[in-house]
Amino acid sequence: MEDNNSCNNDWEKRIMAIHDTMDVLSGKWKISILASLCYHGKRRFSDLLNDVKGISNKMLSKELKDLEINRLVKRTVLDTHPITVQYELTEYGKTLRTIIKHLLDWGFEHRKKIIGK
Amino acid sequence: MEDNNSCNNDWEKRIMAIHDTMDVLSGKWKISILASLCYHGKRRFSDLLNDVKGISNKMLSKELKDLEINRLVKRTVLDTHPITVQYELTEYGKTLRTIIKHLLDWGFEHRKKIIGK
DNA sequence: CGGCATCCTTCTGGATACTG
DNA sequence: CAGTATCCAGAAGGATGCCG
Repeated sequence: MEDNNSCNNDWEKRIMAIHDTMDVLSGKWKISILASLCYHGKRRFSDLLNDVKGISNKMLSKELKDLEINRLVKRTVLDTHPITVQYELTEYGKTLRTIIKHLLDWGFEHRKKIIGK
Repeated sequence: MEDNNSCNNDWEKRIMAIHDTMDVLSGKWKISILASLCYHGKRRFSDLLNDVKGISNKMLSKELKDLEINRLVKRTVLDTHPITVQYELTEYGKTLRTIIKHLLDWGFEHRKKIIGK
């Protein structure tokens, strides 16, 4: 047991890191929203409502708020008439692009494997 | 609208891919379980119960079953006394290692940013 | 040891209607 | 347009006990 301490500590840190990440990204829609902002750049509320198929305005609103709190997404109210609101990734949010890309790529391969089988 | 068709189709495929991935990986514990198997290799049920802090045996059982159905995890019953069961990543499951590593790395940086601030 | 069954509580999230 | 408010069903998930 003694000789495993460094190893166990290592795992402790890892599981904590995973947990931290999932705290921010968990939720049925967050990744999809981020993927849309990643792909489209600036995006309005109603655009996102279309991008992320199946999401309700309530959930979109809530998830965007979560993402904003975690500084992954920036919200800008435009002085148009009627009002429009623009969402985009923050610089910090953009650090998730690699992850999103990998999730995307894996999804492509997974679909090939499942459907193409 | 016409000139955007290829672009829209592209997005359709992307959002579908993301959705496919999240279908398999969503759930409060799946990533943590996979991370443990990724880090430790072969792992028994009770080991995982310790690795993934906070998980109940019921949820661990359920999540492992999901992962097994999706061919990400292999379950082996060992003929010991009393019985022990060993879980490990399948070859397919190992294709998720890159994603897990990135989630882990991001978690480290995120914690630095949040705590170290 | 590795689960499954049961009960019960909390959270998620959909539908609808309403507001500035 | 971009939300909020309310209501409600179902899923997630914890605690406990039982079983081979």
